[in-house]
Amino acid sequence: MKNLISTLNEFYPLSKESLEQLNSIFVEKKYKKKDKIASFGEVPTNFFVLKSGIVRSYVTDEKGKEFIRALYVPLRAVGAFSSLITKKPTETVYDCLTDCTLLVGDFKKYKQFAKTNIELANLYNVILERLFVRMEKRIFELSLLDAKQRYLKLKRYIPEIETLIPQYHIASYLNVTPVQLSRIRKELYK
Amino acid sequence: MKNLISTLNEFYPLSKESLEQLNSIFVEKKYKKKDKIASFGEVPTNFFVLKSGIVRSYVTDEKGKEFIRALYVPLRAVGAFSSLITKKPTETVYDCLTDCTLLVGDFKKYKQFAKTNIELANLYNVILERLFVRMEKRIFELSLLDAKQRYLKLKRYIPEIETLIPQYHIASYLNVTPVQLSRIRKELYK
DNA sequence: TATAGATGTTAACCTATGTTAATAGAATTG
DNA sequence: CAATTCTATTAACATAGGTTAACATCTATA
Repeated sequence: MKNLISTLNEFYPLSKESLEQLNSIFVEKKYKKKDKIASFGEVPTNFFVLKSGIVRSYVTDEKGKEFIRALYVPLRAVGAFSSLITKKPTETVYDCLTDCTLLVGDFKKYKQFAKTNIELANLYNVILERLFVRMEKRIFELSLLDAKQRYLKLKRYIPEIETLIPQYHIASYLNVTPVQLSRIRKELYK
Repeated sequence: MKNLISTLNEFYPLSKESLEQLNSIFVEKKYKKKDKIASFGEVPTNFFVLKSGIVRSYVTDEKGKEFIRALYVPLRAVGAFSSLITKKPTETVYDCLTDCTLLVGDFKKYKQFAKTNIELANLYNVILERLFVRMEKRIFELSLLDAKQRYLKLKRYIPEIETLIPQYHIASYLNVTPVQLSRIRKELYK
């Protein structure tokens, strides 16, 4: 329990009762590298809090090429929120880039509790707010910065990134080809 | 009152009491083309619901060049939410591209009510959820589509857009120069 | 209505990034 | 440890989109 409590209190302090309700919908679970936590075309039912490891989200084009849209580090809320919200099948896949430990939450039960438990409604607000702020930053990044600046920004955000995941995943997150990332690195470190 | 009620019930049905609380924090207000509803560097205190007209948000680079990041049409929630949430000065400016009517809401009072009124907490959830879904779509758009496809998508979203705002604003929203948009249009309509 | 400013188009040229393919070293597995 | 597969680099070439500038309309207002 300790772990769940300390993890979630990072977001929003909760009463005992709320924590008990959370307990009833969250389960801690270990995943292996490459395990999917949300698959293409499914209507997801869970959301997650990442305890350790790195998770990515990506979409796939007609030719099967993958585009990583987000990288998640510990304590971030993870999940196909757009699909949880709209109840439509997700086009975004979420999987583990390393072995991971996640808190798995039942979204429907959560929303059920949030209807009457205002602490949980407000915790959900806080999570959505954080996701929102992060997303807005990502939009600025993608539209205002060139690939070199996006690369430097990612390295500031996760300095160990290059030891954690292969370069072609980083390139995909930056929205460039591995070839272009290689050029950028050459230019930077020459 | 009718107007406020019908506008907000588009989002989430509310009890009389909640509507009264909302009434106490919302004011309907008319704005002229070019009026700002959130200015660079200020910590905003209001959020808005657009009743009529078109609002844009934009950021400015070191050289003073403007980048439109979002366009808002009637019934959308508008505001510098990232700054409202983080309480940090906004780098995004919001202004009216046409004469507009907006519901102006006091964010702090709203949050105050939402602490104890679960309907308002849940309405805020719904607003954040919608903003989130819209934002995620925008990220896919900016990173997966080329300028021509983004242009076609915008025209599907707001078919009258070309009669409402000048082409260079459209180009800015699409993240290309007016020159490039002109090329795209030539190519499409030849 | 004459003039200045705002808007859109086009051309010429430049740059960032994509595509493909060859190569080589690193990592994984039989 | 040999063979295979993965990953990163590099080169050659192609393309989308940026920059600048000239020009043509259009619009507003003095």
